[in-house]
Amino acid sequence: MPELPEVETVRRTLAPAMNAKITAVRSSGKPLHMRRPVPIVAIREALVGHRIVGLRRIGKYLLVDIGRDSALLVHLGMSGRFRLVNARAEEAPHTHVVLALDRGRELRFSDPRRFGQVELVRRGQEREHPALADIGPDALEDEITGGYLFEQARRRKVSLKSFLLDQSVLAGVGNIYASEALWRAKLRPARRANRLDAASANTLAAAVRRVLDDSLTHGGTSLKDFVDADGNEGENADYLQVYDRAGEPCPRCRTKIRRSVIQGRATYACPTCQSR
DNA sequence: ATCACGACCTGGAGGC
DNA sequence: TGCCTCCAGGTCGTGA
Repeated sequence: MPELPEVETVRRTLAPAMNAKITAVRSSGKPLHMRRPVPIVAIREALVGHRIVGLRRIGKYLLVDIGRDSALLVHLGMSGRFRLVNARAEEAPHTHVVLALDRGRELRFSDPRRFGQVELVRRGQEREHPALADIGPDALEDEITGGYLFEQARRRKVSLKSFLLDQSVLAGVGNIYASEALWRAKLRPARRANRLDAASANTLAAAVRRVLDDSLTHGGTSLKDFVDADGNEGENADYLQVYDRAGEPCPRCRTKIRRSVIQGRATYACPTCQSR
């Protein structure tokens, strides 16, 4: 579900929760275990009575700044949802963590597959958390230039597809947008990163930015689970050029899009015009 | 150090 | 209808 555009869309749609006071914290009951245990007692002790003072994103992670020195670290995994709702709204299945807010609202985290993550970090020291320690520059930041990608790619033997998925190289690209960016740049997903030339690196940097910007404009991609904090789906699935479109004609050259598997992940590409 | 692969989970889709 | 297999937006630990 959630790559940079989806997480950023959630972040933006959470804006009405700014300055809200946390009045209670509750969980589904049994000891919570997602990718890591959720320290619900510590979360409650640190957050109740304090206000939401910031909403940040680091790669695919959300940080909800609360009170003077805490932040809630949230990752949506594959199927996670983070929603701002009326407290009287019916609770979705697999709702694991609920922050009750003032004015009758609640922030609810639900995640059927439990690949997500909810933890407490100390504000200012969030980078010490192992999940954030190795996250590279954000994929939408200006420092993601052709020169930067070229320099990073030079030292790696992995495929370009895997290279783009490496969050320590650039943060925010996931499986959908890796395929989309490589299509836009006319690059073969299986090509070794260290074979990338400087001109192609420029093209790739521009393609990554364009693909993510476009998706953000459309509110993200909802293939299955993704909704924003208000429960609305994103429209970007309608604009995907190759992802999940095996057998359909390439929008550029009409060759049939082919699905392959690279490092265990579905990869979509045009065998004709992605030849470099 | 780098890389490929399987594990972690639930639920939906499709085949028979 | 039911049961089976496969697949899914991510990340991490293991072993080569």
